[in-house]
Amino acid sequence: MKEFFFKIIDKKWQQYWMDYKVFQTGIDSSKPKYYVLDMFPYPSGAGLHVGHPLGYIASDIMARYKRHKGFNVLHPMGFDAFGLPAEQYAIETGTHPAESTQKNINRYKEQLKNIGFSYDWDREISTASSDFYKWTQWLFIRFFNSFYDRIENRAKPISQLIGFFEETGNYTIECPNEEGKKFTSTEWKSFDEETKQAILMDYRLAFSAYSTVNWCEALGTVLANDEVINGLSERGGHPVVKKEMRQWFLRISEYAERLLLGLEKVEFSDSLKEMQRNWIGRSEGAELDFKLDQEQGTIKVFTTRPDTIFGVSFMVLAPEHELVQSITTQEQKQEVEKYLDYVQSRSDRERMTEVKKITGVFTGAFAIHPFTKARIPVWISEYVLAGYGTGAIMSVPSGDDRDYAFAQYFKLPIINIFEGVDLSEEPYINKSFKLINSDFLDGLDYKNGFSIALDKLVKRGIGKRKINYRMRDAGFSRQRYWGEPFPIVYKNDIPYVIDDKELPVTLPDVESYKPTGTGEGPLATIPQWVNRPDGSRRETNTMPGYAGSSWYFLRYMDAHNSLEFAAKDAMQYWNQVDLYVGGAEHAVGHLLYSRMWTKMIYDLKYINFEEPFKKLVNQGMIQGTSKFIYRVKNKENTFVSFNLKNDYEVSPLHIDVNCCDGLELDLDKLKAWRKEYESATFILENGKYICGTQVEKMSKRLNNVVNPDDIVAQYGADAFRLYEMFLGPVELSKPWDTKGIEGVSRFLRKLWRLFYDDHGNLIIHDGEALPSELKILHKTIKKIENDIESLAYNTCVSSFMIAINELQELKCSKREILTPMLILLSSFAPHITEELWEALGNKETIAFFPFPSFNESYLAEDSFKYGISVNGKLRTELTFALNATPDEIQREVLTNEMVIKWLDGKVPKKVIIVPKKVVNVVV
RNA sequence: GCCCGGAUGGCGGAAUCGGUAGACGCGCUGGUCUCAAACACCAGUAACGCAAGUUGUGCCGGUUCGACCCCGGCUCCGGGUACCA
Repeated sequence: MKEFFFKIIDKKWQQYWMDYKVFQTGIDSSKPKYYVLDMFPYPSGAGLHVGHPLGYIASDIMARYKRHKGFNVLHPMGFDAFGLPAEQYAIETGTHPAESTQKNINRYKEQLKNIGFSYDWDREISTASSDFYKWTQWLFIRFFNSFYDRIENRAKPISQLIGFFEETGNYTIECPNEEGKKFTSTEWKSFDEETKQAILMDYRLAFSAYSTVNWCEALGTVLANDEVINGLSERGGHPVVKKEMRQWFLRISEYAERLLLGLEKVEFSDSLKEMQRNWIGRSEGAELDFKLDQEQGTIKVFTTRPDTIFGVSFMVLAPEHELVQSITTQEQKQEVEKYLDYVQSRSDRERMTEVKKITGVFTGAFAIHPFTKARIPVWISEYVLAGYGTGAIMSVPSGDDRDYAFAQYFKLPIINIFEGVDLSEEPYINKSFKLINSDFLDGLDYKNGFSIALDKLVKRGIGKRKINYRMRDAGFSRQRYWGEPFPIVYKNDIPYVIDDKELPVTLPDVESYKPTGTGEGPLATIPQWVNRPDGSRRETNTMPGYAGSSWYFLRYMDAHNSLEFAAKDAMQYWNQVDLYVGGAEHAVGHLLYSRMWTKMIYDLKYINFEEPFKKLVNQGMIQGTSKFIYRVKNKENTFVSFNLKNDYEVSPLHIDVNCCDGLELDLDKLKAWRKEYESATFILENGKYICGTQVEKMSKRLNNVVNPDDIVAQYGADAFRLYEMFLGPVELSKPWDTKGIEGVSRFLRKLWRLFYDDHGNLIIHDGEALPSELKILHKTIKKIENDIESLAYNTCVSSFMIAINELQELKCSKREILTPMLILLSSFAPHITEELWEALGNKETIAFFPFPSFNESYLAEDSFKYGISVNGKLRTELTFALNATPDEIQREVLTNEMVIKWLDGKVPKKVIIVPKKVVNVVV
């Protein structure tokens, strides 16, 4: 007796795959490779809910499908194990983050294994294990020892730069730090170690610099921007000040252009590419010098509109601009000081929320217009940001919203430079115009005005073309415990990387995970770790969360290599990730950083590809369907069913969705869930309590979390997999509804009944397949092949259902049909297909059998049916031979009695034969 | 404000090239089997209408013999982002 009992089948095959290491992968140059990757999870304490595996199922289907197609498939899984929640948990409970993290990883793995993924678990990695982070540190050392050559446009070893300095100095080499000193080779050789290292730091790809952070004295820690509210700490409400501290950075700004161009070569969604483009924020314009009229120097401004140069009527500096102190006149001193105090007192949040508020002050200084020689007043305002461009702007109130508002508020002149434009109400921001009042630019349009103005400025030596990027260098240090320690030591306060032989720098145990109060991380509290025998001191910051995830996809290729981060031949073979599946929330974080790391590693010639991910798919979220019961007001503990609630005054309450069967409330489950309902009164409709519903984010707080373990236990892993895919396109967000899984569950039982009768006897036989049966098979092969590569898995599942329904109708239990059908289906529902595969007498696992090929001849009919429409309205059908030519069809249509009758004796103007199903007759 | 998506039955969603809109599933209605339930099966299910039929893919207009699909103008929803010069 054999019946479909998924609990046994699931376990049996998951065990089989593990025991025989079915999905273990190695380099096999006889096969084409395919690399399918999931964004590895951060193992949180809450475990997985049904939303998490969506992407994993999608990628697993592709992995299994590609194996059928003869590819050597790399499909690994691992854990992004460093992170704040584990550290927070450690502060609260004293549990070592390594311990809680390992516990969570074990739980995640168990949940993942229940779903039957075809991962090569031998390649599992964890970013928090020293085997892994040794190489994160090793890569950091490479970046520290590299600089960006702007001529060749790639990173190179810093030793080459030093060689260059020794030979010729740095007059011909651009430095990322524009204020950097210029020196000759002789001067270079005369510098002391400290000066040399300071200069090199301006070039390194991984570098340290002083930068402002949010410092909270009372809490003794640095806070992230979102931990600061109205200038006070989110926790405790203590004052937060800006403080200069030494931080590590990655020089991602050097890669801005290549990160932008690289987007052309990868398959990411438009919206994701757009997000990255916006983040990089390239703007093309000019940097111009404005001389101050009292010989106090020049103000550099960045503008994207050199064409509006004659509209400049004032200039504005950021309050933090270095010239502010020196150019302020005696008369304005007090005003300016007052304003700077005011700005100091304003938090980022206030500045952000009160964007419309216009503030500013006149410095008393004037700049000289490069062409008209007019004296232009120089103002200070917080609407000009120190961090963007040069921290100073030329204001053209006629062509810019903010400049216009500022000019109106402070009664500054507005010069109209656009022909026929009325500026009394608003500025003219449009770029279609003819310039006036613009001397040599008069009559020009935007494009010509831009280039002619710029040419002239360049010729006069007071301007240059400049491309400006919004993206800042990436902060790379955190004052935290649970992260990778830096391979850095300080000698005489100068940072040096340690020798490779000393790697890994392992994370020591600490007494307390709390912040230290000095602005340093918890590592600073262990003197025996910080202070080294040679007198040097270790860096006590740790790397940020994105360090390990920026390169983990390379480690999978050779996960246990103890000599290299991954062997060259492995990286050569596996190459780019062919398909990367994960959430869009990483658009400007992980997905940008990992692209940058790949480019750096490429530049240093360890790999031969520049983009890590060839194709990226962002899976949508699975939302929860919250369920409500309705408490009757002024009546104790009484709840009324959904359709009767209008008769009462009620307030809705979230209840656990797992207490419901569809919309119907299971009172016993509800009472078991919360004791307070045991004594409650329920007003029923038709003997049932019906709940209200609402689609919301899936979250514990809303009691709408569904655990995949429960679904798998109730319906089996295959039904769960099929249902997640059936819900809709992978990329879309859609609500979870447990009830709907019945459909796919029914489908699996139907499939089973094609193999076994009610008594458990195998009814498969070797009878020759009929054309109608072959047609069903080949229609399905065609459809699946078409849809699977584009990840249209929802329509694939539909096709399977249609096929199995049709085969059931024909009572087709023929081996010839069902064998290929199983292979088609095995990527989606691997457990049941393995079981049935074995029932067919096969000894080996189904995973590597070739995908059945599609035979067009089985789809052919002996005739075509054409719909006949008159003036676009469909009237009837005519049947034609398969090989009928358009001429024959036309003749047939025109001589057909019915058609003539419709046309009321009128001769058709034209007959349009569309190569599909409709013939159109036009009167 | 700006940028990017999207809008199709009660619900999730199909329609691959501009050619019979609503596949497939859920839900719902009626029925068969059953002492009953579960399972399974059958029929129906866009709206209006007894029917013939008419209207229907957010709204208005256009192109076309023919538009969910292409073009122009809106509305609403989702996401991203912001004194970025």
